[in-house]
Amino acid sequence: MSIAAVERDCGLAKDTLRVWERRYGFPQPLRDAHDERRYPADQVAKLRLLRRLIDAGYRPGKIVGHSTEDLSALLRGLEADGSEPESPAAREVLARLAAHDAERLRDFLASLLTRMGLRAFAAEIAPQLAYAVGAAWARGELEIHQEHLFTEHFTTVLRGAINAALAAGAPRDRPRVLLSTLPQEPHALGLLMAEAMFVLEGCRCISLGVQTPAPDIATAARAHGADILALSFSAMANATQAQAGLAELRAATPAATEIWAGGACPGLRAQPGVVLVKGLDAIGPAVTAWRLRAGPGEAPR
Amino acid sequence: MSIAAVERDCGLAKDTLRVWERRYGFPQPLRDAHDERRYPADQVAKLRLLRRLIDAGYRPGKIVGHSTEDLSALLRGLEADGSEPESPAAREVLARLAAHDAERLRDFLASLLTRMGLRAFAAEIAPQLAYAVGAAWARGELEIHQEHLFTEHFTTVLRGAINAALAAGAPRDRPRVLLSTLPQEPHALGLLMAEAMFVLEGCRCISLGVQTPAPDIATAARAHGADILALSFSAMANATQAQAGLAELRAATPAATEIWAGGACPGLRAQPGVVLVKGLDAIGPAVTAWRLRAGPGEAPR
DNA sequence: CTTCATTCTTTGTCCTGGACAAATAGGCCA
DNA sequence: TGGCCTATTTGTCCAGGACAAAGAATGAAG
Repeated sequence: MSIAAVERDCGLAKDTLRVWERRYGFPQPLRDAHDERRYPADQVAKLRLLRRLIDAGYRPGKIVGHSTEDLSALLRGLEADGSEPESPAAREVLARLAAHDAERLRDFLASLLTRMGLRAFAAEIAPQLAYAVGAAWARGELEIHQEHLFTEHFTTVLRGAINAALAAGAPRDRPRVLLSTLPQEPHALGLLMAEAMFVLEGCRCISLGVQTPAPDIATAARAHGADILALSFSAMANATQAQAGLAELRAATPAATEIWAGGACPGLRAQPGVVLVKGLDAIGPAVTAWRLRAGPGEAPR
Repeated sequence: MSIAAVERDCGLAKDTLRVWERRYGFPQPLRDAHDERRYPADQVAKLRLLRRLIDAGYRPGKIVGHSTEDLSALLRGLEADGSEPESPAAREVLARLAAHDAERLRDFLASLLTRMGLRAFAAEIAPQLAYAVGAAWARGELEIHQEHLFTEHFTTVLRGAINAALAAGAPRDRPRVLLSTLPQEPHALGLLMAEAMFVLEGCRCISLGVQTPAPDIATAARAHGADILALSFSAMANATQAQAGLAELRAATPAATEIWAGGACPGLRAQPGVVLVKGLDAIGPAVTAWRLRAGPGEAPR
């Protein structure tokens, strides 16, 4: 595997890979006929583990010497740690994925939605499922394509429900919520769950999808007269980059537009002019509070 | 703008930016207090144009010396060239986007779908719209966030229609079609249009979404017992990389599984064991032919 | 004992300038 | 026109040095 392939696969920059080799003696790729680095599969696997552990807060120098097994155990412990035991629904989903049973997976998700209603599904079940699938992938129990399949069906079901909710009752005019993620964040599930919650509160939602550059989000906010910018950060996001992106966005957007940040990203913090919305359940009260601030029938801007 | 930011924004690697500076004398970034490159906005704009022209087949050495205006004109000419004039539907969509009128955009797409039916919408209107929006963006008439908005609503409408079609009539058991794109291809629209066509033919579709690595697609094909792998390549894709990815996929997949490639990618060619499906209209006949080959009621494997 | 400010260490990214293979263009022959 | 060969262009890789920003450790003050 070439250095460029490893960069794509593990999300570690070429420069980083070279400097680790120099400093820590790992990785130690072979060289091909042209003296270029060739990374064996086992070293790539260890690099993937390292990447995940570093994202979880470990420091490279402390863990790079450990064996792949040790790192794997460490990660497993970490995953097992903060998490409640998997819910029956999550177990069911994982079983369907393991059986490659696409249709029954979809049916199961749809039946969950019908039984519980959109609010409970989006706020409680959906994060559980997303977390459980992510964790199973990290444990090596699922292949990437199984995660893709889950994402696809989950998106379809949730988006369908959002549309149905929209069709059922026209939203109020305010607040206008613009939803997106910054370029570093390709995961759409969190954004979709947030959109569901906003729609349930009767907000007027405009979603730009994932990975919109900060200046473009700012431009869009002005163009649509957005009251709130909602940004989603998944558990995989880098907190430092997230803060930097939020600061850039804050600087580029009129002060009257609020910026709300949320998601499973561990180190995500509030900062001046950026509200941290902790969990999907907090969206409802936050919208209510916004409406009170805005006053009866009148927007604050 | 730092070199890393330009890399993200223009899709030109840091190494490439440095080597252009050395060879062609462009770009010629300023240096900050720490002797690091700072790219002014006008140079970044020119780099963006260069990138698009190179993707269209021009060579860096030939065009790097031209002024931003010249390049812009060149690109405009290029876009205007191959294209029929925009259809009324496309003009309507662009007008809605220009007005930032998200809701009427959505309503318009939905009404188009209702009026024309899924088949005509997916096979004829959808590619026109996608092309027109991409071209308008290239001409600088749309911001990125407007393209995002279009993609979001278009996806929603088309996916909703696919679901409705699925609910209306259960698919036949064969062929089983696995849809995805390779990691270099982040565009989902083409994939979705193809899925619509396959569903209309009564195929059993399993979509993995975009950017699945070739080995994982192969694994998924085995797991789901896929008869056909359908890969989509947008106009932005690099033909050489696409061919390499298809070859890798072909090598990793049993010969009984057919690989079908399609999309707007200019240099896309058939290769041994890979069928080129030219245009969405060709999907229907291709499926019919597959069923004839498979024999009445019996799969060929 | 906690909280905040300071110093020390770790770590990722940037730099230069050289090298080379893969991709492409141009010339030639059938 | 189409296929082969050679020349040029062009992107990516390499080494090894530098440095600032993030994080840990230390110390001072409430």
